[in-house]
Amino acid sequence: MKSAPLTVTDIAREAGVSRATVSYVLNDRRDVRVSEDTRGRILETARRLGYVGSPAARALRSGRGDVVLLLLPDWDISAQLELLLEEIGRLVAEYGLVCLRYEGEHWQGALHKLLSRISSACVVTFDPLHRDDRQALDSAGIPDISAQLLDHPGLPHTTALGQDTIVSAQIDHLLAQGYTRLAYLAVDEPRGRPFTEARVKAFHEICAQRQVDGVVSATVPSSAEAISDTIRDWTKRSDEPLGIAAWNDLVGLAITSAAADLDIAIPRQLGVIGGDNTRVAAFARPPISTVKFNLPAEARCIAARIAEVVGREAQHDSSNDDPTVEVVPRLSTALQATHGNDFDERETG
Amino acid sequence: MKSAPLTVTDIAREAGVSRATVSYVLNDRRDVRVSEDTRGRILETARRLGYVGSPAARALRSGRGDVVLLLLPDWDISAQLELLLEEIGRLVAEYGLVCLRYEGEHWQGALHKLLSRISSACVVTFDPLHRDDRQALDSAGIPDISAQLLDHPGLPHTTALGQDTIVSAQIDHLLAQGYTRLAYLAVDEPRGRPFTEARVKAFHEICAQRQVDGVVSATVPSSAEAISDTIRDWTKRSDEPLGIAAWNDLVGLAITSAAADLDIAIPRQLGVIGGDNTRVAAFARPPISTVKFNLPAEARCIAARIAEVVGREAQHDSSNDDPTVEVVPRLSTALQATHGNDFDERETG
DNA sequence: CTGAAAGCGCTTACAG
DNA sequence: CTGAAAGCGCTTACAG
Repeated sequence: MKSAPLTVTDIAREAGVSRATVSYVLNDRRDVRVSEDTRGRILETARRLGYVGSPAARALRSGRGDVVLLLLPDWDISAQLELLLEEIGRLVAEYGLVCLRYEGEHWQGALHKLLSRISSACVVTFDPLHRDDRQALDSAGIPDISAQLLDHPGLPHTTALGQDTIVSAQIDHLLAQGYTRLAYLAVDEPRGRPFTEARVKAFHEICAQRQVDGVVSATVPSSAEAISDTIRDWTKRSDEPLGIAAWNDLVGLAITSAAADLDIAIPRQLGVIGGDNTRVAAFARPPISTVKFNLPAEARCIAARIAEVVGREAQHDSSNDDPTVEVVPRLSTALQATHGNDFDERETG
Repeated sequence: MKSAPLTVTDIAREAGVSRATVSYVLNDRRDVRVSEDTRGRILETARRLGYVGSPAARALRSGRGDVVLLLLPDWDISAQLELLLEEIGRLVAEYGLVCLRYEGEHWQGALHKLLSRISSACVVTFDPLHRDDRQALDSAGIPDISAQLLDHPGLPHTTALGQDTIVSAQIDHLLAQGYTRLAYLAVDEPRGRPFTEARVKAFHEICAQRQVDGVVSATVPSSAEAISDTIRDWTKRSDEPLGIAAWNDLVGLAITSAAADLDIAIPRQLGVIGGDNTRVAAFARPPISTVKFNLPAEARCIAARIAEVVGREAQHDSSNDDPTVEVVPRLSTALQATHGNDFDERETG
């Protein structure tokens, strides 16, 4: 037998109090005095009966939902971004909010459809907003916070972690290891294009600053063949060791595979550094150097802005003074190393 | 100047009709007759003013939300599962529903917190439900559909794709290629444990059915070292070629890396097949054979059950007659091949 | 075909 | 400290 869901009225009746009191207790409204005795009885009753409040009624009355809607970008979520999202979820849970992700069908330009289906406290975006979507948010009165890890023309990135930061870590590592010729290799995936473009651009700018000569870059189809062709082309130009910064660890893997096929020695003739600290880099042979981000700091920063926007006091220090990017050195760039002992090839955690 | 969000009343006034009519048109209620003229005027007005309906009011009144809440499992989402989820999202969008994902904080045992924060039409689970969570769903009157790709003791998998299906595809491929000794290698990740256990179990059962001798399996820490040790141990036992079914492509990569270090020839002495058709397998050297799933068929099946549960007519044929698992053969298992020509090493799409 | 009215389950000022 | 009452913005029977 299926009965209608319980309401505050049921709990109030069962506990022998008014609906208002039930609401105060269930929302932990500490500014309203309720005797410990009554409070306990209400909580016990709600638990015993299995009360689940109506989010719709709550949102309608209070004028705001409890969902933080993460509008995931069209580009592939790296393992690193995944960690960022999980951490944000953990932090905002302390404000009684729940993070939900929307992914898949490109919502761009049709955000109003989403907003009319789910009552959100705020929305987090990772890409610049379409004009219509901006308007939809304004009409619905839903605040948005933008977590752009990518510098768009005219739009500064809004978190501390820019594409240039990642690229410069790669470059500086390769230079420090003794590679004098540098290259950047990205793969052409429609979803990741804005990112790859930003990184290639940053690569050339930073190399210019560092006064590196013979700098090349390429954006090729995501196939082993195309990557192999590029490596062959780059390495036959000179005998000096070439250091390649790869778009991500997967491209790094493809580069080491191509080098093996072409009999190019890593790290002596070719150095490779990947981009997102996945286990692919650790499991490849040779193990591939990569870049690790400091996401907890980023997450705190974003969570603090969510708290601000929904009118809560941030509970964590959101000052962001830790280094945001760190190189994980491995054999693939150990040009000067004696014999690998300097490099920790094991992963912790 | 910030104005309050528009309501149906505003649209009704502006379009010169009643609120009821606005509601009928906006919900595309074809069972209620509204003149084309009026319909057009209302739609135009809503669009022009940028009306975004209140999901809370809608849900409260209609008694049901429009969100399909995907409760993602604690194990890592493979690239394949990602495709499944995207396809489900696409399909249910046709019923006016929107798929949202909850991930991160283990919600197990505290589902009532989620349910009291977001008004859902239904919930999709990938793991067996905790007792308290089952009760929370019942109390809230929210239907759930279970998409268990894993056979739990006493709980049959609810989609056509079982762990045993994947493992038997791996085994049959290795046997067909001429490997007579077989092994299964899984890594011990807390989040994936139920899956690895199910696969190891299936591996032994299916090998017994196929009357394969000298079958071994291991579940080792997820480190290059542990995997390498295991490979060394297994290969020194006999000279007959050993075929290894790997838990996933990443483990496949680690196995090929270990073989390179140990001077074990692939595919002659050692054959390797991965598990989830990622690009890691395509980019490794040698390229690694892997297994591909037929997710669109699974997605249709799940979407049809969602439609049923929320009282909509399924729009797509959900009969599931396509093969659900397919091996992608590559060099890593080409024991009998002359020279690679038989194997397509390029990825399409 | 259109409109007036009820009511979904909460939260929150306000009066005791 | 507690209770009666208003009202959030919709949808939907029902009466015209």
